Amino acid sequence: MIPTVKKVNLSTQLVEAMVKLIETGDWKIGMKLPSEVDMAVSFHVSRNIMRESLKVMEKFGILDSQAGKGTFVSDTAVINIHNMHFFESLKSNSSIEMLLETRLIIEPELTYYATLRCTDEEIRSLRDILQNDVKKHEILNFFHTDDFDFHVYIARYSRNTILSNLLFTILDQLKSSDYAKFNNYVDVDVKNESFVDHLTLLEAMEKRDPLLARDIMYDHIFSRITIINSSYDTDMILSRKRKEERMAEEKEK
Amino acid sequence: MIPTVKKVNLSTQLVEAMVKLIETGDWKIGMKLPSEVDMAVSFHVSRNIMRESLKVMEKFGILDSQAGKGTFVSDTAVINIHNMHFFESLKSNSSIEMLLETRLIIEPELTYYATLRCTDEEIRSLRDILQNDVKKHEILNFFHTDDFDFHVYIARYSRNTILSNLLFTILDQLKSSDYAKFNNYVDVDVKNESFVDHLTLLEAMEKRDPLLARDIMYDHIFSRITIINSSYDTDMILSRKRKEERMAEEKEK
DNA sequence: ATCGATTTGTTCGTATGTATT
DNA sequence: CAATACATACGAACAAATCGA
Repeated sequence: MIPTVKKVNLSTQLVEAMVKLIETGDWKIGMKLPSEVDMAVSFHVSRNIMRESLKVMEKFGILDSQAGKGTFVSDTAVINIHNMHFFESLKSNSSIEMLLETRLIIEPELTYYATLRCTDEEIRSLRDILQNDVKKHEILNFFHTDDFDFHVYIARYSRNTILSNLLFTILDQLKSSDYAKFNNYVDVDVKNESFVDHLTLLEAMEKRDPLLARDIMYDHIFSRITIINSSYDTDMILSRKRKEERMAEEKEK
Repeated sequence: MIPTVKKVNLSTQLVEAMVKLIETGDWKIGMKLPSEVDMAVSFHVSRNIMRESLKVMEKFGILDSQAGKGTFVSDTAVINIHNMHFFESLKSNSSIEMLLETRLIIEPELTYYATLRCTDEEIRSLRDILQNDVKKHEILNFFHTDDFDFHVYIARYSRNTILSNLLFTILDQLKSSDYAKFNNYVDVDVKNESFVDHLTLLEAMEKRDPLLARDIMYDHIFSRITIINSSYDTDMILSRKRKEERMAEEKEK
């Protein structure tokens, strides 16, 4: 195989240099930068290259250019630099295990809030989605990754846009990963199990029982993880034990 | 006040147009695009403008340009378009309530995993941070938002880079929001409370008790939320009740 | 209110390096 | 090796927006 070391453009080098200038405090929030031509001279590049990197910085919300006035360091520059780093870490270099673990962390809680906050109308829409999935399942061999709509909508109904958007990108990454291919080979029984989970989850939401809904979601995702990685549960034993205790308690009542 | 409607650049219009082309499927994954000159002609812009938008698309991992070969639609184009949308939603338009709620969802779980996975060395480093904070607290009037380091490191020790990076940007947004200013006016007793929380949390981690550590972190963040928004707990009553039940149980043993 | 200086927005022409055939 | 196609990079120029005298 050829190594093909990606040659870095001048503009990307410039972006990194400018980010560093802001991080070190040389360029302060709200500060007016020199004109494009002056900066091009001091960075030893042409004005076009300078502009290319400025446009990238602008798109990330780090700089702000206004015709006739000049270029300024955005008020949210530092925040958006961190957002940019976060974006880089999101850029498709997460393992499937980590993606699933992230789902395990956020989805049960999102389900909890969705059960508390969603309207009756929204619950009905979830039932529609589910019935549609069942139909598809009967006709053709349905993929696990195709029932993601159900999860996406629950997350959205939580009203927490940060995490529901995060979940959206995570499910998207799972869809185009080996995870999706893997799911084509799983047993029919396992697939049916998934549908049952969704149904009982919806029923818990209809009863407006947020804790129950959350736990069903937890088990639902957890079982998916153990299918992929059976050794994962070593970390989770305590958590599951705790849940079982709670279930036993409730039965006593 | 002046409305100052931000005039959209040609390059940003181009970016949006190209994103749409990929979303509609007109530009497919891996596809080779026409040359820069040809595209510039068909989009009715100059080459430099074309290049500016291509550079942005490249930075977001949607397109991939290689000298001599051409420009291609990245394999991860669709994923990164969703990442880009997520990025836009992160760009400092989240309410303080939502930021804190997100902390409440992810931090307890991250603490749980950190307690399971971090090394003894890392726990010692947490104690160092804490002792440093205590010293600062004694000398000068210490801000709540200055003890974020403790939270950041715990999140990092969870080994879940997706959520620890997310927390990093969230804390950063809180730091530069009204939340930080608000914290300057809180009572000294409340600030001391925060330190005690951190100490008991660290002790739980040293005992390698993930569930306890998680619950302490939950209460710690929850109390911060109620200071800001005392009506928030209406949603949370169930969750807290459940926790109290568990605590009562353990005392019986 | 006009003019002029400054700065970004946009275009064109040209040269160079790189990869494919 | 030569020819071709392409991205990379530079320089000069004009248009449009902004601000101050």
